[in-house]
Amino acid sequence: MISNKCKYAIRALVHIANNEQDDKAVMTSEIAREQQIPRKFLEIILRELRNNRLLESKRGKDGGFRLLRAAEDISLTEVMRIIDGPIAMLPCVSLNYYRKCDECEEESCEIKAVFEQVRDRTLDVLNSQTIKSLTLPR
Amino acid sequence: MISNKCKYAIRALVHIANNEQDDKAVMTSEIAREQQIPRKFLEIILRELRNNRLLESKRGKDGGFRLLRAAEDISLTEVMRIIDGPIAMLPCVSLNYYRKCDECEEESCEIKAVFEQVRDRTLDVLNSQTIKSLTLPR
DNA sequence: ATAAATACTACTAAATAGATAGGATATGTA
DNA sequence: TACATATCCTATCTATTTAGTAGTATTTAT
Repeated sequence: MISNKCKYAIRALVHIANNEQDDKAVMTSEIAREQQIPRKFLEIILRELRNNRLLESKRGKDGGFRLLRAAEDISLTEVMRIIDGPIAMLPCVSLNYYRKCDECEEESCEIKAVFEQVRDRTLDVLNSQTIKSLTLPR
Repeated sequence: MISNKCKYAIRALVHIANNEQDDKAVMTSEIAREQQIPRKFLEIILRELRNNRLLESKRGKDGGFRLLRAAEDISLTEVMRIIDGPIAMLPCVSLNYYRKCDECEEESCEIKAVFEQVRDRTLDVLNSQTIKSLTLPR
């Protein structure tokens, strides 16, 4: 399962992509209201996305958030890794968060190969999807 | 990520499949020692697998655990669902543990379709793998 | 100056993960 | 029948993660 936080992050990014126009930034309060996300929690999430260079923010009146890159250049994979960490089901097959397993030797691990396959099939789907591909058609 | 508990469960089942011979049951202590799993924790796991009819147990001297079905009839999917619950990444796309999402209407949910695809690609791999396919060749 | 937005720090409650402890119960064998 | 040895069961514990909330500081357009 992905966390609520991660689901919120994806929906927030899609909302921003859907509503960005000209130079106008999208406010936390607007996203919170329309996507039904607790506002203070959303603040934390948006700040995290900004810290990871998916968003830029503007403070003060007329402030808010904008995508720092084109929506088609932000993959679901990237968002999920920022918010939830590894996508793989075992630490020892994670591409971005590799850790050795405690109890098993990797050369002789029976289950490693299966979970490498799961990882690859999962990434096939998630890498092909971007924030753009989740926005409304227009 | 799958839990340690689930990884232990899979390794325990594979160990039993590898070591079952004649009518001899495999003891918790043997599995714990050879697979490096905390014994008392393993007891809980084996009991849970027995309660879900993957194993049968025998108490007292010469007791232990045996597979209740052929190793090729126990899929990884089944084990993972018993120990960790849903395999899907969103409650609303889970086949066996469906729950409605709180904030989104399913008809208009932008992210549902993606995670249905992830679920299906994941199940393609996990359904094809059984305890048998993880045992040593002989 | 002021209103309104984000930034930041700190805290909290509940659930889950990963176990451990100790006694009850069943069973093969001397 | 006693005993050693295995599973069974209930209770408990600690640390981490999840999902937030509260309050204040800072920035900015008007």
